[in-house]
Amino acid sequence: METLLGTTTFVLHRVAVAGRRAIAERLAVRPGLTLWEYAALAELDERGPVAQNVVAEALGLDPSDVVKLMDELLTAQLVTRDRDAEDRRRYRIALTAKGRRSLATGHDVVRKVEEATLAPLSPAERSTLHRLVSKVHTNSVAK
Amino acid sequence: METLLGTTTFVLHRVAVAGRRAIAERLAVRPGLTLWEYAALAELDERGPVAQNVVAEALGLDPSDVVKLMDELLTAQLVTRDRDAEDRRRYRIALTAKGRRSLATGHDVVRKVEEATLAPLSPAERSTLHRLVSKVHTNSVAK
DNA sequence: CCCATATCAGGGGTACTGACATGC
DNA sequence: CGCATGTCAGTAGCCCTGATATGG
Repeated sequence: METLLGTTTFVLHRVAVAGRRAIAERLAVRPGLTLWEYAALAELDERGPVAQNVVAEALGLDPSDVVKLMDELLTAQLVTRDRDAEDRRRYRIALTAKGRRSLATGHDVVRKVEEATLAPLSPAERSTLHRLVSKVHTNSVAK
Repeated sequence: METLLGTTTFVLHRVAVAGRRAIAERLAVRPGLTLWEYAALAELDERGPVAQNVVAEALGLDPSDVVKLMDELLTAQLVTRDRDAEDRRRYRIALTAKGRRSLATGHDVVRKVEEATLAPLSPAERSTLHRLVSKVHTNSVAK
């Protein structure tokens, strides 16, 4: 318990960094997306047209960075950006058809990398890992 | 499996970031260390006097950043730095008594934070989580 | 008028990249 | 000469503060 590899948080961090790098690396070549661009597209696909700050909250990003992120997605024509009629402070960011195609190929890439990194675990162990990590997540992020 | 929260790597990343922040925050106030300073001290304690290169590898840091890290630890008098007699390219970084004291209080802080973040898990679940993550780690880092 | 929210602009501290100097 | 260690400057991406505009 006194060693670094004995602390769960540290090992968790190392694994997360390795996974993040592997995914970002391959996302860059095939759908041509950064990691956060992909994540934002996925989030928009799940939630439908939403405001930028919702995306920021869901992804754990700073709202000010989501501004630049959306600028890039917009110029790449992966999303559309309209003012919300009900609350004109907000945008309504929506996926385009092109955005959905990029997202789909992104999903493929992520699935393969995830499969590769979780290879040493059995299917049962994988779902256990996901369940335990999710448990910690909902408790530590929802504060 | 198509959602972000369904991908283990993403949830892993979120949990790791939350844990890293919580630990870094409290380490800064009590032993007055940054996260990586603490990690480096722990690594030096485990392995004995080693080269900077080894620390970088163990911690997943870039060697160029370990340079600055060691400079800080040195001026804080937490480590000593001597050339390796066998291979004069290398340094031999060793903990001082002061460094060991800082490390000990650091360990206390980390243990408490870890306990808090893993609170939603039972003792059995915690060890399972640690085992599974370690399995992935040894396989993804050892390549 | 006052306060909160959503977006945006800029700067500071951090991590990675590439090049070099040195010793094996 | 090839390789490894340590070093440093430049670059890119993360995080925060303040400023603006709209809403309650």
